[in-house]
Amino acid sequence: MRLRKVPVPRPGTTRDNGTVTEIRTPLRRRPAQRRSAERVQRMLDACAEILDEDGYDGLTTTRIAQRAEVAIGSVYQFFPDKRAVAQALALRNLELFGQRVSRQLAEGTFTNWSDTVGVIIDIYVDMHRKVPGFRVLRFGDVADINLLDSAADNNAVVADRLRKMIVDNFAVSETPELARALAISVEAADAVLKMAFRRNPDGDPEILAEAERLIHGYLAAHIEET
Amino acid sequence: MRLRKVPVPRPGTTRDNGTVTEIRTPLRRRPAQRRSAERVQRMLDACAEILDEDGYDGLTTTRIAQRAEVAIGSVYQFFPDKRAVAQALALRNLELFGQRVSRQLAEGTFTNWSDTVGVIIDIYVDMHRKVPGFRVLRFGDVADINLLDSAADNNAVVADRLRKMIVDNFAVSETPELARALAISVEAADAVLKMAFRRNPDGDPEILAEAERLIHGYLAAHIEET
DNA sequence: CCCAAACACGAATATCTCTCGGATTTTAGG
DNA sequence: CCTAAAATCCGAGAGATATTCGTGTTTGGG
Repeated sequence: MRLRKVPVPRPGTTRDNGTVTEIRTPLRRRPAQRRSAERVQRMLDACAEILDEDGYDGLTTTRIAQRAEVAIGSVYQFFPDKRAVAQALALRNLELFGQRVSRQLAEGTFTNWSDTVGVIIDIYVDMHRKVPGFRVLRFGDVADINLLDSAADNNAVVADRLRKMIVDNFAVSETPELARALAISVEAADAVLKMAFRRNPDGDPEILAEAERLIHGYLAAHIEET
Repeated sequence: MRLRKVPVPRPGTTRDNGTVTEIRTPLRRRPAQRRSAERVQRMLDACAEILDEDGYDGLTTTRIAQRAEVAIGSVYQFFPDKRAVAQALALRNLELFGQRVSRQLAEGTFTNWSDTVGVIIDIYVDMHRKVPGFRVLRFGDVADINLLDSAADNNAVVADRLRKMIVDNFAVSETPELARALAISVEAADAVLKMAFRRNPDGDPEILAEAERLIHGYLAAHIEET
């Protein structure tokens, strides 16, 4: 791969006063016709399957194209490079995660924020087990160090969304400290849960339990009910 | 890269009853002559420099060879593939980390384990700032998802060493729970510290402080003085 | 129905990684 | 000091991929 191209502003990228509001789009070009939109999804599906089958090692652009029944040129029609495909998949997963969490918080009858920790972790665990490509990519996880930066961003997005949801649903004061505590929690939880799944394909139960305890304990000292 | 080769047992690899005692060697062949040993170090130095300059994107085998003033063939004389070079560098850093921590624990006059948390984090932070390649690779960190597995292993090694040191130096009961708690702590701390450095080249002070609080609080509930 | 924009395609090109067999240098023995 | 074996070196080039680009199609608004 040649050295990074000039950072052309990508479509959809938006950011204001330090708070991430929009998820960055790793697409070179947003599909305008339904046909191509479906194709892009097929490519992501193919990417996820390959990732689950052979890991990042086995992921090649040719293979993605073949499995998606698309010409290699079509892949590059929408994605600037290979990493972008993986990243887009991570983003799709992130979107899904956000929706599930948001739904739970909406319909769930929680009396206080602390009950949500376990629920959110459960969703993450469930996705880890069932969503193709999730175990490998998580939210733009690691994969290729290229993805590192965006992994960070993605986690920031997760933290930010959670913050909004918590503030909306509970009587918690919205301070900078809250934002920071949540960002740290997401980062730490992601790492520990990751470990749980490394040790056991289904997620080592004891580590899963510890992850919740770790976050719960930490947040208890940082979130003040008003 | 072709699919992974047959896992020939590497020199130096040792493992007993689940406890990691020896660090795995990513070398294809251990240098026997001083001349080549120095060359291998040069390659690692080159790798670290390139990593710091251009990130993993800019790391190519050719470049490593050029900067180390070595023929490309010589690189492959000792390393099975590119990832192994990065991994070896991570290992060298890990070794350095272990030595520093061990020295501190030895000469330091700590009355209880909890004082060590900050010290260990300080060492990590210091290395992050000064050791070439550390900020990118940490202990075999991410880099390439290929390194992922070993990154996990490396963190396990860190956890294991810390456990021994703590048990040796303090009146703490050596239980499986201790081992698990430490493994989790290392994983979580690594992730949060990583984040601190992503946000600020020198490590965001507030996040650094939070990292210590997170780990300290967690361990306090898990380590019982006897 | 028409055409410009959006797509699809895949051979060709650009880059990398990693191999291999011959040339050199170092080490061990006498 | 001399020699053979072992350890290293070398770097052109084979093998794989990633990515580009010009040409031929398809779609959707007017």
